[in-house]
Amino acid sequence: MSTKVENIKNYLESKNVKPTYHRIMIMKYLEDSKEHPTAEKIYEDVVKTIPTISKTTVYNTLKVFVEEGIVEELNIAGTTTHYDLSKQDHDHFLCLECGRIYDISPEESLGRNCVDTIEGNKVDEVKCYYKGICKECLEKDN
Amino acid sequence: MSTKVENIKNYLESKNVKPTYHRIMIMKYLEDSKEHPTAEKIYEDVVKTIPTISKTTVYNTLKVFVEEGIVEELNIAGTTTHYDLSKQDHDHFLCLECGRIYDISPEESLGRNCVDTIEGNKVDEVKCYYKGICKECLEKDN
DNA sequence: TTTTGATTTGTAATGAGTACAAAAGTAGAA
DNA sequence: TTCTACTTTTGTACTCATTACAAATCAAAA
Ligand SMILES: [Mn+2]
Ligand SMILES: [Mn+2]
Ligand SMILES: [Zn+2]
Ligand SMILES: [Zn+2]
Repeated sequence: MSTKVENIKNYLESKNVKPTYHRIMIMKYLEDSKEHPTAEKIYEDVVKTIPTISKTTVYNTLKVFVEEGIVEELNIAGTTTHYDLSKQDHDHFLCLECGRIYDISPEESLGRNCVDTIEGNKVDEVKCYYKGICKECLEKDN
Repeated sequence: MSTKVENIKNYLESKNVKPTYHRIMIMKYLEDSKEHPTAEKIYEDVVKTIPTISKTTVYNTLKVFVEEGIVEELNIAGTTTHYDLSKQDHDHFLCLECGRIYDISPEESLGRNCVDTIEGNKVDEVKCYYKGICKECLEKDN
């Protein structure tokens, strides 16, 4: 509710991003989303609330969010980029059957054994992606 | 040399891939390549040896290789897929300055703490990607 | 040689993402 | 308020990696 929008506003400001209506709505969408939506999916859903929004604005906004460390890009699927709020660091699992992307809890995440240097190279980010068949699909298949 | 081509031939046959001239040449290119080339790069170089080869054949061949587990796709760069022979499992490091992709030795690779199940999901593959500034660029920058 | 199936080729199409310039919005100065 | 400068948003055109598809070529067996 209104409190939430207020929170998002403050959060964006704290990250040096001017909290426009579009940006707030996209941020809100990401916070409510349990999934890891693509730009296309974000557009499809947000356009229901803001019928005049353009796809370019979605891309622009995501770009700003990524630059400010608010959002992180997932390239687990190969074809399309998925987006995730940069909260606690965690790995991701892609189900090759249903296509869903699951969060791996930080405790189980390999990427958490994060190094800042590997073989002489300075590491700024680590991404660990798992692929296979998810729990739900395994059960359904039996 | 000829021994090598003979080896590749046998290897492809052992993987149930008919060892055509094109496939052998692409395989040879991958074996000689220290880098992690894109389909485009492979085409550019292989077309020097086989002037009539088409880009589609490169894509087709890589697809077959991936299906048979001969080659692995790297989606570390976001935009383009890079290809790597599936030898010993290892992680990769992308330098954000020079764009090169480095191998991480298997011993240092996080992905080798490989699990076959994570949080109830069946894991078929794990990919760990590091991004940052490579050793060479770090030295050059000083 | 004929037949059959696999491979290769060229071209057209797809689809995610970007470039760019015009339009609209915002906020402060005068 | 009006003017001005700057930022954001929009629509459209474009790029570029990859795929679809059908025709041509090749290979190997009968
Ligand atoms: Mn996540
Ligand atoms: Mn490698
Ligand atoms: Zn699933
Ligand atoms: Zn470098």
